Amino acid sequence: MSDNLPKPEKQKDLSAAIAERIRQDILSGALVAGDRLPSESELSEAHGVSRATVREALKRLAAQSLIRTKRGATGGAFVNQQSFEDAYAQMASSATLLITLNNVDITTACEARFALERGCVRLAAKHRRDHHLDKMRAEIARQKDPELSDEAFCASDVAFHRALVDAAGNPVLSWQLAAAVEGIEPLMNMLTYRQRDRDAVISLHEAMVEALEARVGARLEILMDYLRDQTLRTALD
Amino acid sequence: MSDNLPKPEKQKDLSAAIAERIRQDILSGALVAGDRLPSESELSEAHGVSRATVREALKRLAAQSLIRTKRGATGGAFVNQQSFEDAYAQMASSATLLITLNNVDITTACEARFALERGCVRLAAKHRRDHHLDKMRAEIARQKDPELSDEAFCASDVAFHRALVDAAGNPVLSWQLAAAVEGIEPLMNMLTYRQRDRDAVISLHEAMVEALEARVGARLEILMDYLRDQTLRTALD
DNA sequence: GTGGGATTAATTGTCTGACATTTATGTAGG
DNA sequence: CCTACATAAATGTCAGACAATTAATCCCAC
Repeated sequence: MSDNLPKPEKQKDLSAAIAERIRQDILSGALVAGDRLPSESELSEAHGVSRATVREALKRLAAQSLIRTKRGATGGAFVNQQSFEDAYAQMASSATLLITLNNVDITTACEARFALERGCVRLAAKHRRDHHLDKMRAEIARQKDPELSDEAFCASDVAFHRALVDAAGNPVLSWQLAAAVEGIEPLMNMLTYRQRDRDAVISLHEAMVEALEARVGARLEILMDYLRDQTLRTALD
Repeated sequence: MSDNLPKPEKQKDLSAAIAERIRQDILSGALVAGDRLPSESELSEAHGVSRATVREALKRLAAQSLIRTKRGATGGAFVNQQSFEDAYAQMASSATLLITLNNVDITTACEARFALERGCVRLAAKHRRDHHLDKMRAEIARQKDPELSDEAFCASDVAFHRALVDAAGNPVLSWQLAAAVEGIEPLMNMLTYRQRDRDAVISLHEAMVEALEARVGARLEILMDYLRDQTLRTALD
């Protein structure tokens, strides 16, 4: 970050260079969501390269969901409205890759997850609505089924916490947290819960819903810490 | 995660489909970092498509920094070790796009940033080392220069908080937070600080370093809340 | 035998031109 | 008015060629 080279954009492939130019046009606002790029033929002429090279550049941008393409008479490449869903999917994918490919240990991952989530609970206590409580209670009910597989239990846990984060009413926060939690899910799926562990988690979930209903953020923070410790104990058995 | 469609991979372009197949091979562990993919000719034959189509698929993967390519006799496409730097760059880019292209207001962005950061300060208090304090003090010294432009002040502020997050000693956390903060930076750069605002921020920074040195996480949380309120006041003047 | 330069082979990067497919639009006929 | 067909524009795919890069190999002079 500190060594921000001013002009290091040589040595690159043409397709990468062209992709970068278009990318800058989008970032700078010269191209805005919905705009149609020139056709591949026009782009190839404008940049002095073949159509194949232009196509490779466009595929790079498409892979980052910066553009989408449509065939047919009114088709072409269009600048994408970077939806929260797109960004979420990308971040979650990024997080999953990073964690699985770098053998991040579950202690580190859990610590990060609970630390991030902890930061949201005061906002959640302030802005929560009844449907958030309903969702969380529904997940708790599901978690009480002793027949539930570890994986399903974990999925329900994720849904529970997602609702908690959504209660903060801040889309940027929901998006960041959801991506982080989903990235960690593969690791969490490797946990095996004894029934005693599950009971402890469920009790904490119930206490959290109560605290959320009463809008007591400080209590939620304490409960989050308990939950983190409980999860780490489960992981280290 | 719940609606994991089993076979929705029709209707797509060949290049996208092939990219997805290779991507799954990487995610599943069939291909690990450092492995060399078959040559473009071999891939085109194996998948029954032309080399141009294979190349478009590879460019998609390269755009996600899942692979890198090298020319020459021992060249080819190699599975990337997904470094924290790569993941960080991607997440930061994602965050920037999301925030700028969706006109997220600065209140929402600030709220999210400080909420996330707040979750880290207890860990930071626990794991901080002297060089973190040194870095933060150095940034404070820079911030005291009244000649500093608003943009430079903001950059120093980012560096200060980055050091704070790094002090938590958790790479996953550092990576998530740094990306979030950098994504918000374009918005923060639009703030104009009066000298009074700057003095207030600097005082809080100094108090934070003291609290961090004394390892008092609770005090750090309170200071973060003050800092958030101060920043929001600056934004809404 | 050894060092160094030329050769060679493998691979990605780029270009060209063609054809297939998709999709909106215009047009003629009922 | 509505349908069916032709048309045009754009992306998607293909085949083949050549350029550029790089490591390994060969060969020859010393």
